[in-house]
Amino acid sequence: MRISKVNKMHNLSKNQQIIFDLIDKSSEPLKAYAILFNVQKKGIKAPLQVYRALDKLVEIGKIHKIESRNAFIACHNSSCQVAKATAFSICEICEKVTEISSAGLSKYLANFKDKDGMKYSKYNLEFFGLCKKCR
Amino acid sequence: MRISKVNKMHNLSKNQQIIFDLIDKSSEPLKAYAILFNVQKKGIKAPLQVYRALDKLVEIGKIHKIESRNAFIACHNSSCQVAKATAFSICEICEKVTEISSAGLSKYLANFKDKDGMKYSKYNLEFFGLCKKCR
DNA sequence: AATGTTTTGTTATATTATAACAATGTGTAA
DNA sequence: TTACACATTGTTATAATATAACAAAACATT
Ligand SMILES: [Zn+2]
Ligand SMILES: [Zn+2]
Ligand SMILES: [Zn+2]
Ligand SMILES: [Zn+2]
Repeated sequence: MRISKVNKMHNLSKNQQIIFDLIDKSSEPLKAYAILFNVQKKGIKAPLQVYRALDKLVEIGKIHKIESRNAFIACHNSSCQVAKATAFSICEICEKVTEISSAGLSKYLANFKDKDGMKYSKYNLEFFGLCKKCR
Repeated sequence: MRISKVNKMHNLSKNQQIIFDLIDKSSEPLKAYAILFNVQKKGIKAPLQVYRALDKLVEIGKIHKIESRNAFIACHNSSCQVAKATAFSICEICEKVTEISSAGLSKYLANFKDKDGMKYSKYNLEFFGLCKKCR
């Protein structure tokens, strides 16, 4: 059991690192083919290479998919085990997306029970409205 | 001058009615091209005809889009003005989807404020887990 | 009947995502 | 070290999802 194992969850492969860096630097969610276009100069030529990296990055929680937009954003809740419990606000005018980090909200949702008493530890919540600037 | 006037908000056009009926009868969310296949015998031949009807049905709240699945389900909260505030549970094994109707949840989310004090009247929440049968 | 609006029909195309297969690299343990 | 299991890469092709653009018909209101 060595460092590699400990940090396995943050040990990115070459393509994963390239694509994560791009998403992480971006001020807005990026779509797969926009990513592809941007990383072609780095030798990533095919959609599948992008999608594979995206899948992995989502799986390990480094990025999230904004489902309503088919776009990807870097996780900014580095503390949380949040590949599985995400919440975002989305501006319907400028499309600005912000990851919501609210202990109250995540607690409420993690404890929410449906009619059958079922609890769900995994969820995705997307709020829509107008951001400060667009209001 | 017929039924049309009274039920304006639920007065569907021919294609809208055909497609709504299909979705409403279905026990599972339907994808656009599955819908297309099913209504070709009724004269709806092109994807755009399906997507236009779907857009309208979503807009008026008769159906909802399950964003993580690119599929459509009939609204079963006939009481609520809920085109804009939806919550679902999704079984990750059998893909059963159920619309959640919880006064507590919708109240909590409608009143939720982000860090900037911003409230959002529109949201979509998707819970993931295993349904009763699959547990 | 005149009008503006919504809905429809149609062809073409754009966007998003996966299948299938071969090759290479990486971590682990005998 | 060597061998094995496994993850990652490269590549071509194709599937699945969604919209653009334009013309015609249906519908609602006056
Ligand atoms: Zn996050
Ligand atoms: Zn905005
Ligand atoms: Zn509903
Ligand atoms: Zn199930």
